[in-house]
Formats: sequence, C-alpha cells, structure tokens
Amino acid sequence: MGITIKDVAQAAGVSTATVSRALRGLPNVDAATRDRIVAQARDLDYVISPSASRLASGRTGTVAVVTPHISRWYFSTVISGIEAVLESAGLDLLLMGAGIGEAAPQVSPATRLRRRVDAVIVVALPPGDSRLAEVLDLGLPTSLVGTAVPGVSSATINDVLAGQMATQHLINFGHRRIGVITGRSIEEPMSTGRDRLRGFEEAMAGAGLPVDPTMVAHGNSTILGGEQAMTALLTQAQPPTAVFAMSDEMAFGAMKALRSHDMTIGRDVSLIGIDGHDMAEYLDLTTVVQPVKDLGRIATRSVIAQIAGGDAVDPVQLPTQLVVRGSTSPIKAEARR
Amino acid sequence: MGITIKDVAQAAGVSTATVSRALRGLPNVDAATRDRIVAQARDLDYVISPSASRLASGRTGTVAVVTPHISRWYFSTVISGIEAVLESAGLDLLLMGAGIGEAAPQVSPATRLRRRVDAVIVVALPPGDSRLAEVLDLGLPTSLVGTAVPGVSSATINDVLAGQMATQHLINFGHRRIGVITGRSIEEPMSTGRDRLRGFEEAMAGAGLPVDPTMVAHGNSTILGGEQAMTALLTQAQPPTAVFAMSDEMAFGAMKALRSHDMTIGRDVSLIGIDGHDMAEYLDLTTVVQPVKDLGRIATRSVIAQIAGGDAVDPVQLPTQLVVRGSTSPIKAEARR
DNA sequence: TTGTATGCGTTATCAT
DNA sequence: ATGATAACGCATACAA
Repeated sequence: MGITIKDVAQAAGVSTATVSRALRGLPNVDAATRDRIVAQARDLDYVISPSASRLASGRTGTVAVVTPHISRWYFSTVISGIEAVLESAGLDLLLMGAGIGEAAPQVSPATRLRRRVDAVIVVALPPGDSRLAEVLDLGLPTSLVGTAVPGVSSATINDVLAGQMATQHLINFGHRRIGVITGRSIEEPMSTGRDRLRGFEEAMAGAGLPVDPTMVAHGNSTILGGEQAMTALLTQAQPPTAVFAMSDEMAFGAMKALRSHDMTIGRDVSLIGIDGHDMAEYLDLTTVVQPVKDLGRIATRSVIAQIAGGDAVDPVQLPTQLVVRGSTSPIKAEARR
Repeated sequence: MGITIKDVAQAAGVSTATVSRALRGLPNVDAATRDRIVAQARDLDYVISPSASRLASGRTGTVAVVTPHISRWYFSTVISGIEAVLESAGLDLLLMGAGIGEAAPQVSPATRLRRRVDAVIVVALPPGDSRLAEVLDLGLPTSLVGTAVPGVSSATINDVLAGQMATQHLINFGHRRIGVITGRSIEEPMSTGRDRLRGFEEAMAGAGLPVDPTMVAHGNSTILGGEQAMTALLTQAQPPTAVFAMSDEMAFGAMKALRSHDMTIGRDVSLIGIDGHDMAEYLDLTTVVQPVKDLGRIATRSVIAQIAGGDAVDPVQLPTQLVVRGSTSPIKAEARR
C-alpha cells in the first residue's frame, strides 16, 4: 500500500538499482537521469522503507543513547546536544534508559542494543558499571560522555582540575575549614566524584590544609541530598566556613539548608558548585561551568566518525570555567582563627 | 556473521516458521518444542534482526516522541515518563526534536516519521502548529501531551482551571492588583497559555477585578524572560502586589528580578507559578502542581492501546494541585487601597 | 552509466 | 502442530 522503489523506477523508466543509486547520491549516475528520478520520487511522494534499507545494507542509521537519567539537568542537556548533531547527520536517536533500582529496565541495555544500532553513546555511567562493560563488549562504535575508559572514545571535563578550581577558589578567599558534598558514597568508585574529590584533596594539601573526615558529606547527586548533606555539615561541632558541592543541584539543596539555618549564603558560609546549571545564575551560585551540551555534541561527532570507518578517536577533554557569583566571598575576619 | 533464525531452526530440528512462532509466544506450538527452541536460541545467543522482522511484519516496534525542547524541565520530565512505559512495553523510543528557529530541523518531523514508527507522541506543540498538523495527517496512532486537539488522544491538565486556581489563590489573599507573566506573545494562539490566561481573566472577573493590560507581560517561557517580564511589571506606574507566572521557570526569573529590586518575595510581592518544578520547593515558590511525568505515561499507554487496535481514546485530563509556600501571603494592609 | 539478479532475515499464508 | 515458501523493499556484486 506504499510507493516502493519499483514504482519510482517504472515511472522514471529505469531500473530499481539506478533509483537506489540516484536517491542516495552515489556517483556514476547521469545528471539528467538523476534529476528525472528525483522528480518522479517527489511527485510520487516516495519514502524509502527504513526496514528494507536496513535489512539490505546491514546499517541501521540509528545511534543509541544510554543514560541512567533523562530528566535531570545534566543528562537532558547532554541529550539535547546529541540530538541536534544526530538530526543534522540524518541519524535516528534511540533513547534508552538505564536507571537503577525501581527504574531499572527489565532487560540490560546491552541486550536491548544488539542488532539495532550502528553506535552507542553512553552518558555518565561509572567506569566500573557492569552495564557499561556489557555495552562495550558489544564491539560497536561507542563514545562516552562524562566518563573515560582507556581505549574508548569519550568527551569529558578534567574532573580533578574542576575540583581543584572550586576548592582553590575557596582557599583563595581565605577559607581554611572547607566542607565537601559528594555525589555518592565514596566507596563506590564513580570516577567523576572520585576525581573531583581528588582535586579537592590536592588543593587542600597544596595549601597545607588538613582534610577533616567530618567535613565530607554525601549528597546523592540530588537537591534533597544536598540539603541533607549541608545540614549534616552545619551540625558538626566546628561547621565549615565554606563548602564545595560537587554538583550545582546539590548546591541548590545546600542553599536551602543554609537558609533554614538562618545563614546568609556567601557571607556566613561560602558555597561553590560544579556544572553551570541554568538556575545557578538565578540563585547567584558560584560554580565551575562545564560545557555539557558540547560534551554531547562531541561524543556524537565521534561516533559518527567511527561509523564512517574512522579509527579510535582520542578522548576529548573540554575546559571548565570558574564563574564567581555572590555565593562565595572572602572569609569574615571573626571566623578566622 | 550473525546467528539467524535458520541456525536456530536447524539446531532445534524444526522449520524457521516454528521457531518464529515459538519465540514470539504464539499459540499452536507444542510446549516441548517451544522449550527446545527457546533453549537452543539461548545457547546460540540468538538475537532477532529487527530490520528483517519489521520488513516482514510491517510493524516497527518504535514510537516517536516529537518535542520542541529536550532539556527544559517540563519536556525532559515528560520524556522520562514516556521512556519508562515504552521500555516496559518493549518498544523503541525514537527521540525527535522539533525546535524552532536555529534549532529547527532541516526536514519536517512528519517527513522524518514516515515509515519508521508505529505511533507518535507529540509534546506541547500548539494546536495551530503546522508541524503538528502534518504529523496528524500521517494518520498514525497519535497522542498529545499538554495540548488537546478534537478527535485526537491527549493527556493534559485543565489549563483554564490551573490559571483560575493560581489567580484565585492570590485574590483570596486580598490582592487586587495582580500581574501576569505569559509564556509567549498572546497573539500566537498557544492553547496552554491562552487557557491559563482565560482562567486568570475568569478569576479576576469573578472577583469583580479589572484586568489592566499593563499588568500583562510576556516571559517567553524562559527564566530570563520571566526576569524581564517581572522587571517590566515592577517599573509600571502602579506595580502589582501579586504576580501569576504561567510557569515555574518564569517565576524563578521573576524572583530574581524581585531580589534585584530589593523586594522580599511573598512580602512585598506575592508570586505564584504553575508546574511543580523540582526547584520550586527549594525556592519556596507557591505553585499549581501538574503531574508532568504522568502526562507522559498516560499518553504512552494511549498510543500502545491504539497500536493494539484500540479505538480513539478519550482525551485524559489530569488534576492539578495548589501547593502553597512562602512566595505568597496576604496583602499588606498598607498596600491595600 | 545502467540493468540483472541475488541476498538480507523474518513473517505470514497455505498446506499437510 | 509443523513445514514449505512466497512476500517484504531495498542494496549491491556482477554484467553489460
């Protein structure tokens, strides 16, 4: 019930092979012939059957995006970057959630990917994640966003440096008792969090400052977690005068906790995040901005290049930028000891 | 180079037809035979070829999500709801951006959909949008999120009621000079915005209050736009004592503007939004919460039902809920006139 | 440059 | 309950 390549061939008075070649822009097709075919295809309102084309060619024209979250700012921003590039490349975007716990898909992402995509972009799955390992085992062209794995293309920031920048900024303002709000339990080796923590430690060590274990709180990468973590820090015997939250969203939660404790952000306690979340500007949050959308774009270009036969692309590391706002300021004289 | 149905058939000592039936769980297959086939398929690590299956069956097993934005809160939240349901139904999610201006795809969504999906979910495209019309013309099972079109399945809230609730809440607090921040220029008939405005007007009329044209500002559905709109309202000869922002994100921008003018939110000016954005709680914003994720879920179930042969599903309207926080409070005595 | 013919891996129809 | 086989619509190696 649909127009097929056969109809177009008949209408244009050529074989289906020529139509196939002409419509795909392959060389070795007479200009006049091509024009005639294209015109007929348009007139007949012909649309190629992806299924047939895929079956015959072996290519799916589809790239999967595997992500543990969809609605969180970082992830949706990455996805939007990916989508834009795929669209202009004429590739389909297969969105695949890889949540955990109750949000976990019934069947593993890797299994769901087999035979249906030409490449995969994995967003922010920890290097040790078994689902990531399974995806890599597929042997498909792959690119990682936010995580780096040796031998695999990836687009990341320098998380160690980001952690350093954030911490150093607080140190430069004279803070010595600095708290950290981490994404998840440190036991779990999520590279991003670990790296940012390392940056924190290095900055502290560089300034000759001790890292007090009671100044490390877990924020679970959520706003709520950030609020709880900050509350925990504030109820310590010696609260911090400044706090480094490893993500803006956790920083937002921290701001709430500070307000709840009647503390003025940036005056009583300085606060810095990482991300460059849209809301950071409106909440006057100092943060280390990372080019999230670009991470998605670059990873996408990488898989496209790989599909085209390109070799293993080198990992790309994009720069971050410190944006100072009102949430951080020099330590008050009376708080110094 | 991949295991095909033929290999499984051979290994199980049956025909490919039987394998196909067995693996799809069709009736009229001997239990023992089925078990044998399933076991062989597992042992051989057989994975069906979607392309071949789709070509032969005519079904794509894919549902497209057409959305003008991906990273904005409302949209990414809807998408996450859609993804979860599609996943559990074993359907693929084809994500398709339908931005405007520079983000506009080179070829129209409708064209990109043809022959590649079994159904479409369109998110928040205005009823008059030509791209929406084209998608509907495809004749595919379709469901709309956030917009209602006669004869088409949809999941929405009652926007008129939402606008009323928000406005009435301000009126109940004694406010009489109430401003509105709309999503886009009112000339453009975006049903959501128009409906919410109508709700506003009805509430005002119901209280015998006039609607001052200078109290209507456009916020472009963005944080920045909300800030500018609020600034515009504040610089009027007679600023409002309360403002209804048609989305939480615009309300966030409005909050920034209020702070910039050294006004205390909820005391100097009351502010209410619509959405139930994650950040609303942390910014202490009163808002009319809508079940965004559920909208996505329900629309998805609708298209799944339609794919299964179900008839036109009735439009579903989900309830909203007023959540009062610190951004709204009774009008100050001295502001009353 | 163009045409012929085969294969891609399933599904579904019709027998048996 | 199972098998044989013709579509499904296109890509591509091979001829011409």
